[in-house]
Amino acid sequence: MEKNRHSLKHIAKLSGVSLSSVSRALDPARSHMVRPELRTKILKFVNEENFSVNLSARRLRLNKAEVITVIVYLDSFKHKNFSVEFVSPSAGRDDIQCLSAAIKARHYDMKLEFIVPGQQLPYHVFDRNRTDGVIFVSYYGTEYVDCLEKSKLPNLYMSRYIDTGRHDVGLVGLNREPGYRQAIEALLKAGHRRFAWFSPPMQTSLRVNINIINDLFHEYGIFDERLFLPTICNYYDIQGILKVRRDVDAIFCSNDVIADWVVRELRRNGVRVPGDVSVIGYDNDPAYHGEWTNNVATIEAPKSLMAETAVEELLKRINDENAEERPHILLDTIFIPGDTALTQVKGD
Amino acid sequence: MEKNRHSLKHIAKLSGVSLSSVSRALDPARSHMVRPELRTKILKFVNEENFSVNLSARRLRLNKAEVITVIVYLDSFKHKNFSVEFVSPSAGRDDIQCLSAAIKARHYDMKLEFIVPGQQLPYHVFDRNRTDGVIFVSYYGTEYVDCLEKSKLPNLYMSRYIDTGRHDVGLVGLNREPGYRQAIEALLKAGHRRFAWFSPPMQTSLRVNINIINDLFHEYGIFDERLFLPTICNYYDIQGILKVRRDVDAIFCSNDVIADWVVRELRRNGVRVPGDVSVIGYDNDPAYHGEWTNNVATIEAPKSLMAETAVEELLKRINDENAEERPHILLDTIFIPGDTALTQVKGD
DNA sequence: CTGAAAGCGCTAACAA
DNA sequence: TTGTTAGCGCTTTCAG
Repeated sequence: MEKNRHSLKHIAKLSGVSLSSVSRALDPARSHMVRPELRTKILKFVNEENFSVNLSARRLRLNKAEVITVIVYLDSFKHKNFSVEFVSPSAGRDDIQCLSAAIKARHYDMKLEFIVPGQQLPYHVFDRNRTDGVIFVSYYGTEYVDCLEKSKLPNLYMSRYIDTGRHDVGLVGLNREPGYRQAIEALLKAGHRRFAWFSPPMQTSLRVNINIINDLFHEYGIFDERLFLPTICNYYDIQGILKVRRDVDAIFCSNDVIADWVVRELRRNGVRVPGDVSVIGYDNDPAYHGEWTNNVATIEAPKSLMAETAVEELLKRINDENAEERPHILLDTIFIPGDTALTQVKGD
Repeated sequence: MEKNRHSLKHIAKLSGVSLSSVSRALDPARSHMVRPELRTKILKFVNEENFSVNLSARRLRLNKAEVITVIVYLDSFKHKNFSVEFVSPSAGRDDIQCLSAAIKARHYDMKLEFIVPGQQLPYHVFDRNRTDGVIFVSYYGTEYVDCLEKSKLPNLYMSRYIDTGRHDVGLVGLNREPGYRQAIEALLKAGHRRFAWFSPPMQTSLRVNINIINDLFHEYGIFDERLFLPTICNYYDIQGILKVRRDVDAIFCSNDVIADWVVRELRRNGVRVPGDVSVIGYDNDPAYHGEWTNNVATIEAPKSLMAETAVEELLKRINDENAEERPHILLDTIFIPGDTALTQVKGD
């Protein structure tokens, strides 16, 4: 009795139809093949019995794992030039959460693998039998590309920081300029004149943001060498610099964590934010937005959209042999003024 | 041709044996049933062909999902009394990584679900068809317990902070006293006399640590009301307090992040750590240990062991109807002196 | 539009 | 110790 409770056969018996009708009724792609009234009746029993198809059976039959492997690079946080207080606690989980949601929405399972610096992934991770595709997150290495080519396993790199110029891999990345351009124009319009850049010394992942800001500052004629500071290694550097440099009215920071520190330090020094100085971060990090936060101005990286796009692109390649091998998709960033950037003309 | 490449049948044909022999040879639990020479021969082809069993088929046959669902509570980080700089970037991923490893070691898949504050998990998460058991991580709510009981889905709560007195749920937790006791005794022996406690105002998850320290400080006669400070809400509080209170020689902090801030601030003030003051954190957080870190003294919570224990206990219940319903396992913490606690008698 | 039936790859019961 | 075989639940083909 218990045995048959959860099978198409059982539902079929209850509804007085054949099991293939139940199968059809349950698959959105084939449900049109079944008479609406019949479908309604079947669904009634499906809900009553709390039935859902046996995934193992389905996957065996379809010869598909319905699994997307997400490979996350676990940065150690520990750097010579970058203190850990500049790493957001969201860092490790934001992308995973977005990908998890996107993958679930497509009825796939997410299989997580972690790349730890200096450690190799076992070969079986890329077994075609066990996964249909791979998404690398925040990883820039290519040591697995050969292996992926060999087993023809669709794959994709997704990252907020990856170099947009890379064409050696499939890529879902960010076009960071639009957000920065919007921000600069809004700030200029509101009367800002002395623009600063705060970031840790260049790492691969920051280089691009620094270059973009550098170019844009020059383009808009607001570059000032004394205010361009890719030298902020920790909170104490912020403390020190803000004590000395008071000739600033807009500070771009390489992420929201740093921006938040800057805001707090300025306010402790009696400087009004955004009244006297506007502070702009990067990432739209949930830890610094919403209640109990300073709600820093930021350049939004559309994380959910990135995850959805990555999954969608991967599925294209999974389901269609002829899909483009190496998609190269860049999503635009957007300026979000938050509560720490003045975008109205001062004095209005 | 390609079709049969990855099946027992194919390996069987290559090795000149029946497919059941291959099946047996590959299952550690049954491999003794096959002649060693035969097994060797079979394994040769298995490796050559890079074969691994089709999990869908296996799971269908065994009527098992071979999935453990890990439900992670996503704290929002944002509190009135607890600034985000006191949250480690390891927080969101440490447990997941340990559980992932433990689950993989048992040849199960990990399915991740996130509990977002104020949002309910869909019912199908607990479908017996799709998962064999559930581990809640850092979650204390019980709204799913009924649902789990109803579907007889084995489940367990695992957390470094959960109240050890809870017997309403299966539990893998921590016995935090041993580590603290070791630390206090070591520090006393090394000549420390003025002990302080730094933590944010009580949250559920901190209450236990505060109570333990409170009790132990009293037991050892080292409690000093002026130094017992569950009032540290952010870095600036640390800055302020360390400027005023210089009559301290050992500071216990509620986690390694706070301890690290204290160490840095003390050293900036010219106080030697551990020469003048010892600082002890909690968690053995990887972000504060090893190269490029202060390697703070800490009370180690054995995370890997916790994950392994949780998975093992859950599997006991999955595989044995008669296994204890609600295990109550507490693992001991251990004091790790690191580089910020003096455990040698001063002057030695 | 509906039903019957084949067969995906595997494990386990049974036979040899 | 090894081989044969039933059948897990599903999707899809084919026949009606």
